[in-house]
Amino acid sequence: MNAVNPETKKPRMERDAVATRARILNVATREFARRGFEGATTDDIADKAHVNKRMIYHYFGSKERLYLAVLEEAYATARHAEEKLKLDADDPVSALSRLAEFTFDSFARDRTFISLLNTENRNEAKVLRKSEKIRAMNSTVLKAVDTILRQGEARGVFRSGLDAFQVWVSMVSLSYFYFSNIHTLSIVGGSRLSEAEALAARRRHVVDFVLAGVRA
Amino acid sequence: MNAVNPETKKPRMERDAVATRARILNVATREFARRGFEGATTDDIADKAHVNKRMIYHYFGSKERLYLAVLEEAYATARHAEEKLKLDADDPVSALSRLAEFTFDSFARDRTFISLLNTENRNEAKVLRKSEKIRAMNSTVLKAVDTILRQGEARGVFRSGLDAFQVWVSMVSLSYFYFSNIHTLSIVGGSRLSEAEALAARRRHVVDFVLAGVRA
DNA sequence: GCATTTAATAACTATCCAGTTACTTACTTG
DNA sequence: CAAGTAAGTAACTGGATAGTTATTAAATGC
Repeated sequence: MNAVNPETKKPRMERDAVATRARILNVATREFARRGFEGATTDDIADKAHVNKRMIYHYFGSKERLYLAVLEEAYATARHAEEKLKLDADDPVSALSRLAEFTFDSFARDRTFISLLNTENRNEAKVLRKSEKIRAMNSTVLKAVDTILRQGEARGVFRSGLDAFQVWVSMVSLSYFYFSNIHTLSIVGGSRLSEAEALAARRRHVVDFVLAGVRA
Repeated sequence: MNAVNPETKKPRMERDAVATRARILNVATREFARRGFEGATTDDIADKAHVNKRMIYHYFGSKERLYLAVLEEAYATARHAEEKLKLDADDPVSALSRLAEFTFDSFARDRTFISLLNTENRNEAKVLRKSEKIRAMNSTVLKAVDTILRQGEARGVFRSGLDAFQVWVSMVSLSYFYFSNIHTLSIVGGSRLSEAEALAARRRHVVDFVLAGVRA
């Protein structure tokens, strides 16, 4: 028989707005990435965040606005990582290969951003389009690629006339597609592409292919 | 007051098993591609196919088995198109660029397959893995790429040691990623990537980049 | 130290949705 | 042509799911 415990009658109220909001956002990020917008449920998010479901509506207003907050945070995180990256200003070949490696490693470390982008594209980017925050975060990476390409062109190591947007899309796609489609590609390739050996082989190929694609 | 019309009392029963099944499958393909497995609903599919919902269960058994049938048909269609493609057996450069063009054009024409693959990957390919039919459809394209690479290598136009799987993944990724992420990329790029001009520019770049990536 | 605001809870509602039951009507075949 | 089977319908069920109502309790501020 338990002694009457007044703390269990009306149990813990943490009353920590910052922590509760953050816990919801973290769990929601994982759930939206795993199950997509339709697949994720507010009941599940509330349970896994150890929070009363009403709190989702208290802090975010609706499922869609919670999803928007998740997207905005994911974008901010990705941009922040990009900005921390220091590229060799004097060697376009090393700068471009470093950027390709960085892209591959970012996706290899965490596929959350890929999953969210795929969900958003299936939904025709209707939510992302609305976000002033994300539209304001204009990427510095496109300018960096342009600088690298012009420098390489001037030095005669890259071919001329390359478009920064096209090259950037190509560089990203070589890593993105591998991780985005890793399950179906593993079936076609007949082996587990998430194993260390396969990852290393793909990483080498991506860097190689990007450099070969732009060289003079 | 309407005259009593016996035809409208118990309305038309078409009783065409083949047509009804096909209508369900077509609508389901569209709905699963647009909304994903969770997003699509059997009620909606039934309505849009002008079919009683019970017929979905009559012909396919469950939502998941309907989805599997959709996947299997999409794979079969893709494989069939691949097999019809005739590549120049004597010119590896033209064969590879033709294959890159074909890949781009297939995705440009219809993004259904891309959407289904993305849905399936978000779901860890759990349904696709089960399909004996799809596992049996082993692709001829990997062998074709290998043949092209070895021929180009022997003639000194491609560099040596290239892996067919890696090159194939790269070639597909350059087109796939563009179409899969066309909505979010349009925001980054600041223009509508589905416009004819943008499509033509990407197509040129893809072919260019693939050839540059493998040349000696 | 009292009034207001903010954080938190439990229980509820209306709707949706996968799958089913019970039935009818047309086609096929012995 | 009668019996059995295949194709079709309407109405229902149980469980999930986004969002709400009503209420309580801790923090804040005057």
